[in-house]
Amino acid sequence: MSSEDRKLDVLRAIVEDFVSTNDPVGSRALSERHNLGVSPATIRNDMAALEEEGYIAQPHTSAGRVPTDKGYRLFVDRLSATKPLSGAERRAIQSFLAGAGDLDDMLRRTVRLLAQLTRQVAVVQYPTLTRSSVRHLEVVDVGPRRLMLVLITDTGRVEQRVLELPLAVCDDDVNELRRILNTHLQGRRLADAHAALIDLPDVVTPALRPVMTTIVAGLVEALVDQPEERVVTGGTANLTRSAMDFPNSLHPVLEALEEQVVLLRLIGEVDSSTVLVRIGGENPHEGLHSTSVVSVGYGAGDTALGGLGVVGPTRMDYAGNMTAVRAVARYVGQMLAGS
Amino acid sequence: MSSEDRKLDVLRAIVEDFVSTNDPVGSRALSERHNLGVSPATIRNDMAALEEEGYIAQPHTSAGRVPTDKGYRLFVDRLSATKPLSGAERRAIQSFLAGAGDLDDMLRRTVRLLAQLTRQVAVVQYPTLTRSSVRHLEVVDVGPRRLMLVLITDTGRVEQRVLELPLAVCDDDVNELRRILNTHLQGRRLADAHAALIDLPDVVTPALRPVMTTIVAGLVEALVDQPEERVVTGGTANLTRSAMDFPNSLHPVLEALEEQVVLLRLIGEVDSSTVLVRIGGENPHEGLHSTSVVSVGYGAGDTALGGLGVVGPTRMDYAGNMTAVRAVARYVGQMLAGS
DNA sequence: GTCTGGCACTCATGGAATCTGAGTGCCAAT
DNA sequence: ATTGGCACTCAGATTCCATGAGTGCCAGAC
Repeated sequence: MSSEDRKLDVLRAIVEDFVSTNDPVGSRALSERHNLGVSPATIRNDMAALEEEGYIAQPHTSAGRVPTDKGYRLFVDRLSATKPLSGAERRAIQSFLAGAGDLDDMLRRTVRLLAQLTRQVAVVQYPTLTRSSVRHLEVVDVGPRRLMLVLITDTGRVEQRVLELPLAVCDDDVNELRRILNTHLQGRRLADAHAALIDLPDVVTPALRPVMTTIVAGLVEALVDQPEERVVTGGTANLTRSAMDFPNSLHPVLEALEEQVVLLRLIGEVDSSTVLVRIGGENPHEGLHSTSVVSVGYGAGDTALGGLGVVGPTRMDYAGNMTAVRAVARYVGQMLAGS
Repeated sequence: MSSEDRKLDVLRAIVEDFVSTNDPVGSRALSERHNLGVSPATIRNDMAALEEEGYIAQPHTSAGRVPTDKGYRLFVDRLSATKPLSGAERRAIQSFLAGAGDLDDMLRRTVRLLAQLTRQVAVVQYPTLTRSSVRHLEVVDVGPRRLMLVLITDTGRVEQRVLELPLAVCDDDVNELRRILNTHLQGRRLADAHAALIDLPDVVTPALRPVMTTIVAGLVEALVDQPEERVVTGGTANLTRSAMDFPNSLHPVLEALEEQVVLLRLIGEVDSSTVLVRIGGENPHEGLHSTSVVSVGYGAGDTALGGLGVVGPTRMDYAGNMTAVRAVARYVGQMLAGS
């Protein structure tokens, strides 16, 4: 084993010890708990080098070392072994998700499960509209010159939108609108719906044209221009467990977790194959600079329908969280495919 | 002014000072900041009496007094003046809620608004199903022997449920089912739906009878037996502002706030006329024993459709929060009535 | 060249001792 | 019933000190 390799072993040991004890780790403790085969003095030299290179740091002169963001990054990229799920965890996942009814229910369960498995804050995104397709589009008359459109996607999402109409419509009109919308949109992917939508005003009777134009405008806005993304979070209480890891109090973290936009940027930009880890300062949002985010896309097949992940202190069990997140995502994908 | 009256004045002053400064308040400070017209020594006598009666307490021997739950209770019941909304607040409410689209959007805005106005955690319940009526019931074929029922209520709520059918149905069947369900249920209050539902299997053709039976069973379960209640929360980050008020850390509070069931018991059992205040130990849930909850029902007219409120430390601005909660509930009621 | 034991140095942490002042309760006087 | 005076209490801040974990560096061993 070259001395370079041992340096990395030392870094790995530091990360593991620090994650589990939350105490800065010194050379002596290191040589005792891991059999690296060298004396503390040698470890000290390695540590000096690691510090020089920016992988670890000392809170103060007479303290042990603590991994830096950069250190965690190296750990995650090259040092952490993938941790297999325990049988209990595997069973927990299945029994948790098996009983799910509709999509809402399933995602609620998912977020709970993920929070429980990782003991972190869990975040789950609803299947994104743009990559879903139309299963049914319902038109309901709701009061004078108002229609409610209810979109049901193949992933089970149900989205509503109320439109103000330029003129009143009767029941027959509503039925006609529903029929036309469904014939032209059913099965279509929402990303491609635009093309189909713009032609619709022309296929209805002239009397209905203004109404259809309004509907099309509403749909285009809701589905294409600014498709509504949804996220659910859970397990916020887990943050207090690691309160000591957030020097500036939980405030900025909790604030960030309330912003849908922030959450979407965290877990929405992932593909379904690889787990993405963002460590400390790598996070786009200021308030999350003392947290790490582990996320992955889920989906039935190759394209990611949405993302899910966990948010916790940088001092987290990366290996464990990565496998948990990956496993849950796979199950969610299966559930969606099977429905 | 009788000495009894003055004692209450002293209590009021203690509560007000403690709420605004978070320091135990002593006799000297009291006589300086409020002109009670008596000397500190006299105030001390009153304080001794108040403590004797359990309205205030001393954190330790040489400290000032702090209101007890019982003290806050008396304050809320008899001493707090109703605080009028400021113009800015009034405007904030209107502009916040005016732009709301559908129900989801409106309640999201409401919770945000309430959290912002009170700087506490806000909780808003969706209009309860049992007191809403059916606007439309949609039946959608979703894969082999599965139907999705989508209920739209007069309050704008959209609820879905997927049912497994005993046998396959064709499009015509689905249309027929939809027609029958709507003719019999539209406009009906969900609380009364049971009676109408049980007759339905008899009015369809024998072939469809088993399917209709399944649907009816599903609807009864979903709407009558265990009608799904929903709540939204917001402003959790506000808890950190008053972290010092929660000696046992925020953990139990955050946990309680994640439990829908707990939240429902907090804000769901209210009528729409009077604001309900639960102080400290009065709360049903253990984890909320160091918090107070201010809640009220909202509704279009006399019956409460749901509840909303705020959760914060017992050391809160009761008067302000009560008016804010009341005002927001009134606006929400108006919005619902006007849609 | 690499590793190791030895040693002086640093400094956070925790405990003991001390000081200060806010606040109280009680009492005698008004 | 109210008030001023006074002795008493005690949390919190301040200081001082001892402890020990941990480091960096160096000279010698492998």
